[in-house]
Amino acid sequence: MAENSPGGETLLFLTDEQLRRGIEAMFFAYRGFTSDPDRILAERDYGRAHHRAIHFIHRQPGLTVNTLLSILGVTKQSLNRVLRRLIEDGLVENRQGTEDRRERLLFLSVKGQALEAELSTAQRNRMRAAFKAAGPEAVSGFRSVLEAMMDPEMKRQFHATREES
Amino acid sequence: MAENSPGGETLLFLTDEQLRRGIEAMFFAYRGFTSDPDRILAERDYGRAHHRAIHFIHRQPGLTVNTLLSILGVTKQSLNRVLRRLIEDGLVENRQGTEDRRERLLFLSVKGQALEAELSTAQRNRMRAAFKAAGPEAVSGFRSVLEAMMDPEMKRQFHATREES
DNA sequence: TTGGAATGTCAACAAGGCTGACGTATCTTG
DNA sequence: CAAGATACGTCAGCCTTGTTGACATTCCAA
Repeated sequence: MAENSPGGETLLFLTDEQLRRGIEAMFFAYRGFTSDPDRILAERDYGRAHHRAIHFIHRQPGLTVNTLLSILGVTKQSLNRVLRRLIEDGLVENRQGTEDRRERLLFLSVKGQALEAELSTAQRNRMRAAFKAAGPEAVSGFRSVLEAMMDPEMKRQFHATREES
Repeated sequence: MAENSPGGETLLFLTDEQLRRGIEAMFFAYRGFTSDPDRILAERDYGRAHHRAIHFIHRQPGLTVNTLLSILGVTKQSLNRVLRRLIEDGLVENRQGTEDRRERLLFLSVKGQALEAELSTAQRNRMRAAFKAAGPEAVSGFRSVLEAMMDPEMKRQFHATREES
């Protein structure tokens, strides 16, 4: 069969139908991806917004509100509502910056770390199962495609993790 | 190097850090995945909910409200609000079922097809670019992992497309 | 000292989820 | 045929999480 089209050897994969399958795969997989944390969060009357905040505070303890804002891509009013609740509930701590004392540096409390661990364990378990089922080469491909799908700004966020803080 | 751990040759990839990277890749990539349609939808004051309905009506013309409900995983009240608007705006048509006249069969109008084409073209363009950048093997891996990440019920939906109707 | 940056907060609004309740048309079954 | 089940629509009310706009405070830096 014609493996190739004029122009490259990879074009066979790019029929509209193949692309539609990819689109739907993203849709259905994302549902699975969020379902375990969603259940845990619902028990405590939290939502995905709380999860996202907790996740990125865990990833980069001591980040500022502004940094978190730009990672999450929401308005400060929206984030503030979520953050206020997490602080009230004692999951997140709020220390004044030492260099710039206008900044509030965000940390997870022990209690916050416990919830983070519970959430990420559930999510990692699913990810681990998927990775195992698909195999190491698939995992590499999975990451390449996802990264290529990000906006440049998101790609920057994706790579700027430990080393930037 | 130790490619393998006792038990299998794929365990090297499954450190918590690798899994966390996978989780964040999903998060950031999904943002990219939805951003182009979101822009188009915003111009017309529609949201993602409208997009999802349009997408699946396009995929399976003549599906019933109940079928769409179970694909989307929302309540009928929630879907109805979205669907009512699409019907009012003349994007979706509503025909009484012939076998079972209680059922309402959903179709895209010409106008609806036009919006669907615009949305899916934008989304396919991004998907195509990501697929091209990552290469055919990566695409295959991408799909394997995503499929393994779905809930069984979602996997069923993912596979039941043309042949079931 | 003054402008701008970082943050918090109030108000108001919208989309899009949810539950519960109810009505109607239609099919199915005893 | 009567009764119950099913498919659908709709009203009402609630919640989360996003948005804009406005304004105050604190603090850094020129």
